[in-house]
Amino acid sequence: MVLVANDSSHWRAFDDNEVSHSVAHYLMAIDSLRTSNGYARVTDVAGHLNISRGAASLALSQLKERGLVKEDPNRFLLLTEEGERLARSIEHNFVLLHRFFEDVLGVPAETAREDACKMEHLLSPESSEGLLRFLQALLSKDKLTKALIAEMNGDETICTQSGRCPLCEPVGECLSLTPIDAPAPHETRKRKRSAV
Amino acid sequence: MVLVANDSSHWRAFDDNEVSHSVAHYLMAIDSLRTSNGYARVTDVAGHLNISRGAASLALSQLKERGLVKEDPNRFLLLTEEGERLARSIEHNFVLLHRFFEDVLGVPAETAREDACKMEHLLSPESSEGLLRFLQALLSKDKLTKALIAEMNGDETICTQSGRCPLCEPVGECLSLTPIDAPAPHETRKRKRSAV
DNA sequence: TCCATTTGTTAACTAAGCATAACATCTGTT
DNA sequence: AACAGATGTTATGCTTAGTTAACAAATGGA
Repeated sequence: MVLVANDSSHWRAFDDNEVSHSVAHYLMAIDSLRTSNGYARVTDVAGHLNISRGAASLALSQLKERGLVKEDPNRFLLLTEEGERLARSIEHNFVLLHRFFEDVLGVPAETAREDACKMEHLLSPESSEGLLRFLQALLSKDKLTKALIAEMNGDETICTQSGRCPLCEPVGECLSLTPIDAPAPHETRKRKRSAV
Repeated sequence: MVLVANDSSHWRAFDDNEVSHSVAHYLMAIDSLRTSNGYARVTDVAGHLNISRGAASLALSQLKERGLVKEDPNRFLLLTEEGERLARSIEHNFVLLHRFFEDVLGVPAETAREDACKMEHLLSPESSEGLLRFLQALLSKDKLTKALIAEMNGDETICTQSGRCPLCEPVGECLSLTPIDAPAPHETRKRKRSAV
């Protein structure tokens, strides 16, 4: 499998994302608490995320320094404009992913929710935009959608052992085969090494 | 936005994933190096991932303890059966996600690669299976696919300000609006607090 | 065989993110 | 006004995952 992008050193882009998974949830917690309760305090955020007040206090201080969170005159927590923008964008991505997994892929609701929760903060604006347009196009064509999803959930495997289908061919191997197929005996270059 | 699942404490499932992002790449590095070079050593993995030999050495020791990596009689690195299974599954997910983003959503290749790289290890088996079937069904219907993707890339916005489309209605708000819409004035409960 | 280089390991440090627990400071009731 | 309880902060420690730098050991050429 050569197409897979292991060969770069860009894999660490994962870490220098604009917001980490936990930051995403701090922001959404404030948004959610203010919507449901009208206000958000450190304790509320901690309770909402099921973490200690100490952890919440420290994290929220950093978010204030980063300019994503501030306090109102009564010292309740608020999102800044930037924080608000981020929170909304992540919530937006969550909805898109969740609906894609559940409604289109037919994944069980709880699993769809978990997957969406894990990926919501990682989706690029381009993919988010694409997914929105895709879902709109797909869901606006009722018959077409149903035909497609029915076919998908049918029993016929489109790609047989022959490995000839539009999905597999560009990859060079059949993606329908379970990921654990042949162990591929590699050539071992001889090199002297004592056993420890 | 009430449907968003902030209200649980399950959000930390992100951390106790079977494999972390970095573990995923250690496994794939070994797989990739053995395929291209025939062998993999600590130094090779470090070079491949662009990290220090020290970091690679420590991480690989832990992976040996976890039973995902072992050594051959000449002390070259190998994946165990379990490590192989995980690596293949992650590579599999990468291909599916990458093709979905690039070919279906029309996201630029490099962005599609980055997004797939960030999410490959987070996709549940259910979503992975669903995505496979979906791509197969979609790509097996050429005309249908083209119509759909053309529509998606067209200029018409399906959901107007009225907020009536099959995508937005169950959510209760229009997903086409930019995530930064109205700041939604929350009611602030009065509570005495001195200003510091 | 000797020795320089490469390779692998280990120690000490950083940073993010959590936990506990002690302490400080509000809040509101009596 | 005083005190109990709720709330916020700070100190210490853990884990993961990286860094440098020092050291140990294996490799292979002269």
